[in-house]
Amino acid sequence: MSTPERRKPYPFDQIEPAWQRVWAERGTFKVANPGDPGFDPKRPKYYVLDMFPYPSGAGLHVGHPEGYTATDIIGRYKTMCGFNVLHPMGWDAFGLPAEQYAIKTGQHPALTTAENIAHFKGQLQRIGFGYDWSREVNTTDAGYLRWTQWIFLQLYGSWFNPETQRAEPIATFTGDEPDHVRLAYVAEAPVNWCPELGTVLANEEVIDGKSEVGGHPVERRPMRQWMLRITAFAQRLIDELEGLDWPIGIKLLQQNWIGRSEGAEVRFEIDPGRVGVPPAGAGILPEPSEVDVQSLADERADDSGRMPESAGGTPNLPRNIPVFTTRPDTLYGATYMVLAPEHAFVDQIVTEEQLAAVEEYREKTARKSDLDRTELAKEKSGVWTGAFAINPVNGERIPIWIADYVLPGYGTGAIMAVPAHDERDWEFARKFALPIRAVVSETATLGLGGGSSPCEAEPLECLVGEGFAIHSGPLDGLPTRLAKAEIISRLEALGVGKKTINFKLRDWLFSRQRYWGEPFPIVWENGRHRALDESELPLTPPPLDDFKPTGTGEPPLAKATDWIRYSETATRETNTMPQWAGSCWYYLRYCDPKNGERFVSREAEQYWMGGGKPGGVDLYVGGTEHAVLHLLYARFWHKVLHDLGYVSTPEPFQRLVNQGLILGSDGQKMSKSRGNVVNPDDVIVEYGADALRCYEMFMGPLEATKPWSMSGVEGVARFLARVWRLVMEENQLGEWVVSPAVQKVEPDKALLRVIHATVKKVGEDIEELSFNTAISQMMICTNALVNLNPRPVSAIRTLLVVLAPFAPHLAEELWSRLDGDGLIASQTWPTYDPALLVMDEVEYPVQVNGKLRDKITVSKDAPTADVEAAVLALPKVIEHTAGKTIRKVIVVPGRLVNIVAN
RNA sequence: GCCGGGGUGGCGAAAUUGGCAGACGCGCCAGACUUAGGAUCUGGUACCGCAAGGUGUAGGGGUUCGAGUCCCCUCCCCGGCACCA
Repeated sequence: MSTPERRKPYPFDQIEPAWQRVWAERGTFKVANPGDPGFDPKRPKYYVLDMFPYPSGAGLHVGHPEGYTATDIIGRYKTMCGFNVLHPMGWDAFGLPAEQYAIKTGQHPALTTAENIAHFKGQLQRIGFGYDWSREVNTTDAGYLRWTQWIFLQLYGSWFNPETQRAEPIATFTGDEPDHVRLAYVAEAPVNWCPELGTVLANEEVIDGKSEVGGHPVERRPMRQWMLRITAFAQRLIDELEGLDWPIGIKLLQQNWIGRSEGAEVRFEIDPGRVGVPPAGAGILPEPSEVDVQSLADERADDSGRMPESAGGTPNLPRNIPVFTTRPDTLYGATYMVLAPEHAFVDQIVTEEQLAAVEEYREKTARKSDLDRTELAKEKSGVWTGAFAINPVNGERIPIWIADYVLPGYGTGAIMAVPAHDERDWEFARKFALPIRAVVSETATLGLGGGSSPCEAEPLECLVGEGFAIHSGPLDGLPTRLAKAEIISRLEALGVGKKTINFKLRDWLFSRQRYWGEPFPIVWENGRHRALDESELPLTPPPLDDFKPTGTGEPPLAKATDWIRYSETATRETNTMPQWAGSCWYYLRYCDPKNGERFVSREAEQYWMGGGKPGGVDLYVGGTEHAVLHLLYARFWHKVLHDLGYVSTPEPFQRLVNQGLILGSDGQKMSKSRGNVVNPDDVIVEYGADALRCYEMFMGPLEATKPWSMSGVEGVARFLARVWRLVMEENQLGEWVVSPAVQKVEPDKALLRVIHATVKKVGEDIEELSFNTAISQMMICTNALVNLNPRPVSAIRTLLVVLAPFAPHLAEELWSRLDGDGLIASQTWPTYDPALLVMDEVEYPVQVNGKLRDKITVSKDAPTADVEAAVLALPKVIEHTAGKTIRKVIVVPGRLVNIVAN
């Protein structure tokens, strides 16, 4: 490192803390709510939000200030433009790391959390962010978690009405088991259990079979868990993305995660004979009109299609197995069927001869983690159950297999296999020598279909795409799209199938077996759950000395025996909520953070979230890592609150911007092990907060991934020092005084043009979040001023005002040294005069056949004909057109001249 | 494999959306001031060439008076998803 006593190019170490104190003392960034004193209803609102941090022990890294500086610039700029700006900050403070740390050190997580928050807050304040700290929220505060629990009660107390496609109070449900439709419900389901963390995790928190936090292995285990019915909103979560101003990539990520696919559910009867010849009479699919309607109605009544919830088998053989397919048009090409090994019917259909093999295969599958199961994807495996199913359209008997390439959790957990038109089925069929029958042709082949026998030679390759149906009875000749519609209507008429939409999205596993989270406001009595009354909130976690996971899946709260006991006959739920709970609604709490009566007052919500054109948060900046986690969960909660009438808009975040990752100077991801981590505190000590802010914005486009460069920081620091010396100089005593070159003189035309161009460009660039180009324009402007003597003070003041959102401390200091009125943070954003930007003379590049040959300067309103004549008289032009005929002269006014000659 | 984003000097990047490629900054070179410079200031800096000139935005083709920008093909890098029937 350099010598510690290296002279500072300007005294940022003194002025920065001083101005931070002034802003805090004067409440510069406090913003009033409607109805509060000082609220100005004439101003429009602007809500600019950061993803609040998890206050980890490691403190801030340089990635945090990237997004935070961007929003700070926007916030300060919008304030100067006359908006009421809501720009808050808070702490996502529940979570695993604090608890893991607590277990290691024995220190209570509440303590470490408080320390970490103090550390984080100090760091953020030293960067000079203009947050309204009076609105600070902390998800672990009783006054906050109370409302998290209250929102949970709203979920518990409502259901999704498929008629209205909205969440409604459970009272509007007319069925007899409300517990089956609540948006928060309990289910015994196979879940992601992480032994190392001692908790279950949501699908979204498991990456490649490992926990997102810590990378520990995760296994499947059936457990009783709280779930949130996010799947009910799957369609709306897709549809309502449309109006959002979000990066296309994030929208697609969410769409793919929700994973809508259209297709059909088809029921295959199980051949009761199991082994033997196909039942007589089963044959070609009858026309719908020929069908005995009554017998079909009976069939339809037996809609026990889905996998039964209980694994306990019934002695009776199930009559049929429903499968989901996106290609019902290939039904005639189904040559076998596959069930997930976990499928509940397996026990009942397996034949004695195959029992041993099936058992062995199922055990092998159960031992595999999710990771193994996908890693071994290349090699297909499976076992025949010995049973057959009947293809409902042609009566054909097809063998029923089990294989782990069919997932228990998607669709019905069973598929019809069409090896000719599905790659996975193709591989499987090849491996086990199962028949392959083409029923789709790439080309429309007249006459190949009809009643022709399907016993053609097996196709040589798998055709996955669309085409025209062949060997498919009544579908023959139809293009895939029509064939799908046709077969679905026939299946529906027959009562053996129906159009279905499936989603990959699973319900949200919402309980954790951890201590450091919101307890559920639920008690259990006689084996049934019920909600606490609102008046019993907040329900804070019990004080515990030993909050280690039990390792058995029993939550640590179970150790708080007194706390658990709710009454003689009732006990408290001991699970806690996941970290996402608090972050699902914090943006609403900021609107009215101290409210003890309501999670947010109606007026505050309507002003900050409802006002403006589309409403909601006007700008949300954060990393891309929350694409399918926080951003999906929060949308879901918001929609429920909207349906129940608590919030104004269906969507919480109107505009979303992802800041890019900052890499180490070696171009690698920053990490302790690589030793390339940059600590913002060090940068502030060496170069100042303004330099840190400006450098992070100058590095490149906000959304791009970009490497850190210390000499880049130095360059930006030099720029700020040049601005400083524009105004200040050192006297004999080594004191900084206002330079005598700064005078009340009128700027000349050239300077005026630069100043106005800077006001224009910086304003426009801020609106577009193009901060790097805004800064380079301010550098150009500074360079234009630096050699002037005298330097017009009006020009300097204007530069300082546009610089203020970027380098607020420096701008405040110089503003006050120049006797500016009030704080620069409260100035009005300057306007520019477009007339001043117009040059009197224009320099045209002159091209011959598209190649630059010369330049010519003409008056800005010279007629095209004059320009043309002047250009043709240029010696270089004459030279390059010698011996050629001039075909055309293109004059683009204000742009260039191109001569076409050959 | 599929989806998305990207490939421009030694480096980070600009480019008014089809109009002078490389603004601004870093680095480097030269000079000034200096006992000194890791401070400051001035000038230079895409590549080849002494020059005239030529060549250049991953590679190839196309549209156009004109392409980094639009169209087609290929390659490479980053991110996400990944047996979802």
